[in-house]
Amino acid sequence: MMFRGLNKISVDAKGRVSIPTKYRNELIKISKNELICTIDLDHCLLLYPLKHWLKIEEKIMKLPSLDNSSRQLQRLLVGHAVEIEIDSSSRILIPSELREFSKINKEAMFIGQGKRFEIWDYFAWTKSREKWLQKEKFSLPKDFEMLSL
Amino acid sequence: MMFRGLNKISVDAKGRVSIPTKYRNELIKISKNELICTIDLDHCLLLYPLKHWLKIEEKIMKLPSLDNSSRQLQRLLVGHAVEIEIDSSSRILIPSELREFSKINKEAMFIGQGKRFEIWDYFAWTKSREKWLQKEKFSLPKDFEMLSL
DNA sequence: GTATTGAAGTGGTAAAAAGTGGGATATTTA
DNA sequence: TAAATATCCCACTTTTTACCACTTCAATAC
Repeated sequence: MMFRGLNKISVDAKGRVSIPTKYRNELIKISKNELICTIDLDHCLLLYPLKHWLKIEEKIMKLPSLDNSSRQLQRLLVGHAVEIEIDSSSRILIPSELREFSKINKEAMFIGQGKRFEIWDYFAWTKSREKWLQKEKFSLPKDFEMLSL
Repeated sequence: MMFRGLNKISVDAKGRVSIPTKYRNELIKISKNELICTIDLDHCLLLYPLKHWLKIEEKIMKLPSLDNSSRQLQRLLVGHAVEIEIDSSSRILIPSELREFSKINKEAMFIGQGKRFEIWDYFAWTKSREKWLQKEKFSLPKDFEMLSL
């Protein structure tokens, strides 16, 4: 099962957002309502089913402790990871730390990305998308230059 | 069991910080309330269950004594390690030596990092994080460059 | 076209839990 | 023995969380 597509959603005063209906059942089923929310290097949030997150966490924590970049990645991704769950109104509460980090305030964008979701501040999303579309800036790793879409 | 996530905590006049609730039971259980606190190369503090620390200490002390870096690492990590425990109010007392070293004063950040925790001065943490997020600077070890999240 | 029903979205309140600070007692150190 | 530090315990404040209720929107039937 792969998640895809995007929905504009609103954030209430407590920092709660409701999961778009089309994902609810599937997400609760495959996650058993155990979700992990953490930050991304692009200042958005990532939402994983716990089970899938554990595999990623394991990889990250195996990186060598004396390497600077590794420690940074560990602190950013694992250091910000929080266990959350969907409440009786099908909402999740985004911890204030993560809301602050991602600048998510009133409006957000909820984006399916395969096995995970991304949650962006709505303004940051539109701004970033503009930038990505100036495609001169694309520079993929060598092996993927011939990627056929 | 892996620790993850971050909590802002306050340090009282006596140098005590309370362990965030979500970690308490697990931490006391796996550590039998025998903890080791020491310093990190990035000027934060590390908090280990004694049992796990012993393995690390052993590795460090096996490094060749005639190598400069090894001796330095030994003095820094093992030299600063202090045994501490959680009191009846679920707080730990951070020794003044370590508080001074890490510049921890009134506000601190308590961060889960797998089998250990890191404790940062709050200001130092936010400052460092900013720096890490300028991601052009990321350069992971070759083996991990294609890490897929 | 309108009314009715149900689901989804949104907001608020109150009880419980966690965080924080301070004082009193005990223990160590000089 | 006195001073300094550590430890325990209690109480207050803030935050969190679970639960409830109202509004809005959409679909269907009349």
